[in-house]
Amino acid sequence: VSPAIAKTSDRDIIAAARRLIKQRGADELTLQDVAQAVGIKAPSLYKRFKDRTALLRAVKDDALTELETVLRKAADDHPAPVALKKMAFAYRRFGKRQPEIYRLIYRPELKDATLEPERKAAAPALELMTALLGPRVSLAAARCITSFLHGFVLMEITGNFRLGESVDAAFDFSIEVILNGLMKS
Amino acid sequence: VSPAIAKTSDRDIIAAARRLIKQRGADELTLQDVAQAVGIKAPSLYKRFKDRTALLRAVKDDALTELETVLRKAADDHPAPVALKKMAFAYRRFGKRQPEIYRLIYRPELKDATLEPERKAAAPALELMTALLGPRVSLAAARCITSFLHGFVLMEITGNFRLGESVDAAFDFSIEVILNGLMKS
DNA sequence: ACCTGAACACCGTTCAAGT
DNA sequence: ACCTGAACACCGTTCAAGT
Repeated sequence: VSPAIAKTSDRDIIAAARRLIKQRGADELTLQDVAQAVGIKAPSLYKRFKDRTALLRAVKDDALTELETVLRKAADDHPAPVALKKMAFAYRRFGKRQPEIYRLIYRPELKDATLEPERKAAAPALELMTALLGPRVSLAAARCITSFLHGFVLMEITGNFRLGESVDAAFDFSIEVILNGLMKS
Repeated sequence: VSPAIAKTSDRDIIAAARRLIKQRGADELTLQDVAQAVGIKAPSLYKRFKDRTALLRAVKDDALTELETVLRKAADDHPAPVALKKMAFAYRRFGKRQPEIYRLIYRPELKDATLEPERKAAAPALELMTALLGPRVSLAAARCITSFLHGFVLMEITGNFRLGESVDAAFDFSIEVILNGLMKS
C-alpha cells in the first residue's frame, strides 16, 4: 500500500491563506478557498491545523515575525532618537501596505498561550526607549508610542481620517509631539 | 382580518443586541439569540433591519451617541487643558467598561455612507484642541491624541499590556507627555 | 402590519474509506 | 501518511402563508 504523497505543506498553506487575507480580509477567508489555492480539499487542512483559528494564528505569527524584522532593519545602527522615528515610519508603512494583515495581528481570539511572537514584535520599541530614556520610564514610554502608532495606523487604514488636511503631516507632527514630550519627562 | 400586533420595537431589539454583544462579543452574536431575547423568531428581524450588518450598525450608532454624551459631560465647562485630560480619562473608561461595544464601534464594515455618528463622536476632541492650540494645528493635534487613546484602549482591552508595571500610570504618563509636547509645538 | 415555519445556501468540522 | 466524499451542525436569509 502506497501512502498518499503530500500535495502541499504547512508553509504553502500559510502563504496562500496570507495572500487571500491580504486581498479580501480575514472575515472573507474560506477554508475551501485556501484548500483550492494549494490544490487540496478543505477537510485535508485539518491534518495540519486544528481548526480555522489555528490557521489564522499561524498566519498572524508569520506576519509578526516579518514585522519584527522590518522594525529592526529600520532602526539599524542609528542613534536612538533617529532610530525611533525610522521605526515609527516603518511601522506605519507595514500597516498601510497590508491593512488586512495588520488587522489580523491584533485579533484578540488569535492570542496564544505563549505570547512569544507578540513579545518579540514589541521588543524593538522597548529597547530603543531604554536606550533613550533609561529603564525607569522606558516601559511607560514604549506603551505611549506603541499605542499611538497602533491607533493611528488603524484609524488610517479603517478610513477614520476624513476631515481633510494631510494625514502624512499629522503623523509627522504627532511623532514630533510625542518625542518632544518624552524628552522633557 | 386583524393585523399582527408588534411584539417588540426597533429600540428593544437594539438594546437586546447591545446587551448580548457586551457579554459575548459581536462575533458570537446570533440573530436567533437576539430574536429570542425580544420574544420573536429570527426571520421577523428582517422586517426591521435589512440584514445582520444593519442591526450591528444600529447598535454602533447607539453606542457612538452615548460616547459623545460621555465625552461632552466629562469636558463640561472646564478650561481646555483640564477638559482634555478629563475627556481622555472618560474615553478610556468607556472603552474599559464595554470592551466589546468599543471594538464594535470601529469595525470597518459598519461605516455607513453619511459618517454622521462618527463625526459627532470625534467633534469634542477637535473643539477642545482648537480652543487650546488654535485652528492651525488643531486637526493634527486631535488626530494625535485620538490615535493614542484609540490605540491605548485597544491594547488594554485586548490584553496587550502584559509586561507588568501599572497600566494606569502608563496612561497618566502618556497623557502628560502628549499634552506637554503639544504645548511646545 | 407584523409574525412564523419551512426551505435554501454556505461554511466549518468530523469521519470512514481510499491510496 | 495524507487525501477525499459524504454527512452534519449551525446560521444568515428568503418567502409563502398566517393573523
